[in-house]
Amino acid sequence: MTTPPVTTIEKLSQHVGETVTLQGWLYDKSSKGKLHFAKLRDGTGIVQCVLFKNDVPEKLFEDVGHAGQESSIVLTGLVKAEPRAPGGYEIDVQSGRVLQAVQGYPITPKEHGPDFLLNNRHLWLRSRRQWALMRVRDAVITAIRRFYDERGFVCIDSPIFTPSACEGTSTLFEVDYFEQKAYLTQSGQLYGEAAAMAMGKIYTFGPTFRAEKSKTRRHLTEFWMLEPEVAFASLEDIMQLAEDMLVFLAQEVLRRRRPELEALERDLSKLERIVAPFPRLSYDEAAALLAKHPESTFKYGDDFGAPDETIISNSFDRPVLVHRYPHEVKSFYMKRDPADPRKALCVDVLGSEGVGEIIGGSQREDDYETLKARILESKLPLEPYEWYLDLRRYGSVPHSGFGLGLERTVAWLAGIEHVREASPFPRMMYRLSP
RNA sequence: UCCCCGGUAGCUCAAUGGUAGAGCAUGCGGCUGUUAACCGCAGGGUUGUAGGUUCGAGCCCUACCCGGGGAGCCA
Repeated sequence: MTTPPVTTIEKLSQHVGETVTLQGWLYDKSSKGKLHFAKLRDGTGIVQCVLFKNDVPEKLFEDVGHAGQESSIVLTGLVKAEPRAPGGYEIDVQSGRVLQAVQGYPITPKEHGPDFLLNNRHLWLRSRRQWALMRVRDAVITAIRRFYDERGFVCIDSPIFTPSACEGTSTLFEVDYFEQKAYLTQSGQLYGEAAAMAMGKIYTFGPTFRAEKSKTRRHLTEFWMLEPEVAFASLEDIMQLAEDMLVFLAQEVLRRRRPELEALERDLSKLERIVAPFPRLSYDEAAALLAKHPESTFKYGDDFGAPDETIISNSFDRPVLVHRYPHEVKSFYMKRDPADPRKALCVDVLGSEGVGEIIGGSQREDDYETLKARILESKLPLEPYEWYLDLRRYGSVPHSGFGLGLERTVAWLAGIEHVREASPFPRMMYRLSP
């Protein structure tokens, strides 16, 4: 007797009429006397398996009857197209084995609160919604790498241990580095600039850390950031790059993760609307928009607060690029606008549907004397930035780049409320485990 | 750091200052078409912690602990 081939649930449509073996976990079960309906999940999908008492070995029938949610199971049976079954396919089980019968799995089909679910994040990932989200996240990561690879960018990793602040603004996590102080990176940008001078077009993609005590649905203390940096690029060039990338990400997610988006009950029409061109507003234009809005408390000259960003992004049906902020509210390394020296050549991209800022970028100051003066004006020590100043001493060129927050982008594309669900094991102010 | 909300069974929640409850989950039994809750039975509690007020506190007061949402800051 030959063993029926092992396959996965996502490939069942290719096996209708054949006998196959599936390996997975019991997702849900409902028993009707001499009949068990066992929903099996295997990481690629969920399928209903039917066990008739008279058609399977007695031990298997009893074992499945005593198996609770998340019991590990191997089942062999006939693949049938079955309109009565959720998903359209069904397994008519002939044989199989319960590897481990589980009782008392903590996460039930009932509602749960965020504290409980996050304490059980290692198990929560098995839930349908989290499974769908992680697959959307994966598609976004893959699409990012493909986008840059196809455009000739080189992936250069920036260090996670850094000797000092990159921007000097946010709070950093301090670590003991062989009895020296070191910090976890909050941005790979300065290293990205060095790499761009070596390779032309580069991107860094890795974890970043912010020790700010933020407790909002938009913040994590550890998140993944993509940072392209392009030699000879102007602000307009990277605004175009950001727009092209976001359009591509939306299309890739729609193309590769449609069932997952449907499981998340995502309004697909909102994703289909993410096409070029995106609205582009100068800071002054955005300020004028806020001035006309009755609920805004915005004062000209300030940075936009979270409620301001929501008003701006809700005024459009796709991401908005806001550029040329007053330089006082932005970082020292941003180049000033020659057309208006009060402004910095920078851009923020606000995701649609009020998810806040998903991209922040700028053209970098490329003049040695100007940059040095800016560092000193910002009351930063010069010594740690000497290597960065070298980039302006030896073959300085105009260059630009931006940073994209992965979890915020996934939350935006997937249409979820909180960035914590966009991270497999989110790190927040009050949450370090599991 | 600041503002608001919460903490009662494994989970989600009830309970005028007067005997702590339900649903789900779990266990056992029944049912050949179930689709988040089929029918029956059963077990399950130091009401976040420490004080205080009261004849009597899950409920009122104080402090602390732990969460959640938001501000600031950012992606």
